[in-house]
Amino acid sequence: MKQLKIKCWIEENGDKFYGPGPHELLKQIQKEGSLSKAAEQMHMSYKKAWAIVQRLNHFSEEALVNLKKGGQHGGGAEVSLYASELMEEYDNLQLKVQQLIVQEGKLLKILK
Amino acid sequence: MKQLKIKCWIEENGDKFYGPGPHELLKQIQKEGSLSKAAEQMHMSYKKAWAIVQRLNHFSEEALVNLKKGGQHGGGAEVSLYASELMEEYDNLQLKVQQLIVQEGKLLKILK
DNA sequence: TATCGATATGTTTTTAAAAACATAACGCTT
DNA sequence: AAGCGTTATGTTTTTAAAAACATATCGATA
Repeated sequence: MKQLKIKCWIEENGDKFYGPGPHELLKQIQKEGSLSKAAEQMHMSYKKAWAIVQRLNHFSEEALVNLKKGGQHGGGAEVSLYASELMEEYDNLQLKVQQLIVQEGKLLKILK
Repeated sequence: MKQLKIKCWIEENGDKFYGPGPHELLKQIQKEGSLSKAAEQMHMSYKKAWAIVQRLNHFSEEALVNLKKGGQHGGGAEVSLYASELMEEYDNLQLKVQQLIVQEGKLLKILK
């Protein structure tokens, strides 16, 4: 069975900045409060998750994730307010794009 | 400078079937009448282009590309009528999706 | 000051995709 | 029958990404 799929993301000067991967990672960070646990949830190495966070923060005016090391629980990760606004915008965009895809998919001969 | 990007494609039971890559390849085949020349245009190995064509034909009811070996010009590649209809549908879809992206991009805080 | 759990970072190994290289097969034309 | 340009297919090499492994660092708490 054939299915129409779609993906959208934000680039910064040709480099991928924010897309489905980082979006899911931020959601997991919100839920877990820890980068290592978020990475684990996504079956992703901590190193890779850390690199994504670095890129997100580096290409952003404001930090999207605040990482803290040491302390009571060894440290932790927190999604900034700015980041949660971005996440909401991305969710809304996904919704609209998804609606268009469902609608247009019905018109495609190839899908039948 | 940040930019909103989008990509859509057709899957067949979770496997990628038709997207920007195959679409461009078909366009080059139409123009060149040869799979090897089309691959060269796309800076892609002949082998990879050939594999794409195999997959396209295999997952399609009707063949999308007809390959001929030997003969006056050594052989050649031809895009079927069915394939050109698919290409047109994909182009139209791209157009609509692109319009939505331009429109929605204007609303994104993150892009400013 | 010793412990603990998380972040930070470097090195090595594995994996998968792509490229590069080589050669055969085909069939029209001369 | 020989030559030509293209398709067809197998083997080897290169490349890049991801994973795996190892270890250092931090700072509140007990």
